[in-house]
Amino acid sequence: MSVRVRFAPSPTGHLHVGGARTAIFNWLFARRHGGTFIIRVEDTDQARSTRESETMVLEDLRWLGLQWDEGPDEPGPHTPYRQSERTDHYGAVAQQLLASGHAYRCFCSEEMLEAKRKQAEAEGRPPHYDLTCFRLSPQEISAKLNSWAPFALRFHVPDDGDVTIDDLIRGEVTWKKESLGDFILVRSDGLPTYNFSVVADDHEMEITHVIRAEEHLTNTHRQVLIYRAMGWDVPQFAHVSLILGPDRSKLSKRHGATSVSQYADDGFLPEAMVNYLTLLGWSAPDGRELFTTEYSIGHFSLDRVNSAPAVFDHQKLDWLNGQYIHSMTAAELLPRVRPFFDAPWLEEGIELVKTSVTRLTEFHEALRFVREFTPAEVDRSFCEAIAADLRANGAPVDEGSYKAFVERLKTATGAKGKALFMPLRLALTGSEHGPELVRMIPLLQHASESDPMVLSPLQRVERCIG
RNA sequence: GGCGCAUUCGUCUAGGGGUCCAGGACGCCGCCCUCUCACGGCGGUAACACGGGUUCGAAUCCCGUAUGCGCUACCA
Repeated sequence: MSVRVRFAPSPTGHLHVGGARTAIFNWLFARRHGGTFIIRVEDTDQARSTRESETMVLEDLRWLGLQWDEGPDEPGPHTPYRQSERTDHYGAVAQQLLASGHAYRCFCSEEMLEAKRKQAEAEGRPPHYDLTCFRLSPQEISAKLNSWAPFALRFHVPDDGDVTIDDLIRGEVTWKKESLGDFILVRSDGLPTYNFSVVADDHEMEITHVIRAEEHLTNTHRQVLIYRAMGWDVPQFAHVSLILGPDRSKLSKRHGATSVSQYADDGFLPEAMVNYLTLLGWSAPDGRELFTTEYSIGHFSLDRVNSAPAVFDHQKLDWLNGQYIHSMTAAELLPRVRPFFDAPWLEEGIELVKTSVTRLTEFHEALRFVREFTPAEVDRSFCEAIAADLRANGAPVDEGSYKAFVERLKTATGAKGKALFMPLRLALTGSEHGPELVRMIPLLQHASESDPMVLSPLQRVERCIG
């Protein structure tokens, strides 16, 4: 049987990095096994879900470079892929559960339930449903029905409700039926709850492996019970641990950026993001930490996914992003940098400073010296020597002419080493720090020819002289 | 409270009974390279939560304790 996995985001905002990692693991697993990767939007929470959020989540996934085979915008054999549009699919299942006695109508109001819960808790009992409506006689039920009393559909936990699963990441996990109370399948407004729709959809979409966040682990108990009641095969489960903030609590907004779009805005490359997120929980068999998606697709397996939660480490992300930027060519980087900063001489500029940058947003600052020049205090005669040479020979435009330029300057000023290069750097950039002069001076010359905002080396030296 | 999951350097992790006085990566510190800043190279710092078992032998298996997290909703 071929692998079919799904990522099931609820559209309540931008894609969270935790969700992104879950999506990546699903995607890697599907690609590794030549399977199908499905996006299914879980929007049954009417109060919080929006179509705008769905669009954003899909955009975020696309930015990361994940492609799905079936989804809300990618028709497949199980269209639609939006739960709010699948209500008729759930009706039949609900009917069957009701008819087979696995579920019953519950007429209790939310207020009543709340009161019962509070009382149970006060008396030290588990806050489970008290079975009032389970015990209703057929006469009582038809009476309620005839009076148009609203009802929800509730699942009855059977006597043999103990469940054991063999989780692909955590091994055997067992629950006793006592830990569960009868739970809602269909709300009184007719919409299914998550635990119900997820089972109906996963079954109908022929999902073979459910790879999702750990917070769903205990829900699996309920879901397996529904599979059993319907006589359906149970898929394999793999529960991925949570991503934590520096204080080891679940990563949230107060820890800083949590949505992938924010990382895009902050100048991270999607390749680095995917690499980092993959590394957060999974490790390559040969221990490498920098890898392409081709590599991780070729080597991904769930038994190398760590079951312990992981702290999101911004420093390592920075390092990784820097590694990607350093190893890319200026031509490759060019279109990536443009949204953040642009200039006619950008490609040469990127080449000059890329090793000092860790995020795309930093190119602007790293290249600021090209357009902004503040003369520094430099020995006047030294500056005049530079100016004289530039006037006589023109500014260096490549490594060869730069070297010749430096040789002449050495002769003219008698300075060498630091005593030569420091005043030169200062005269041309106004700063004692910056990229290597051999490529910087030619850039300054080239940039001044194409960009009116840029002063040429000669103009700079002249300003130093005053 | 109940149930479940987790616990190796500050962080991400390797490790699935002896080859581990625990390996790699980020960070940090030092050295080298070097006109500076970076990059890069080299070296260093630093961990098996605790307590009992099982075993000739445990980071690795079992049981407790502690801590963290999750679920316990007509949220997903």
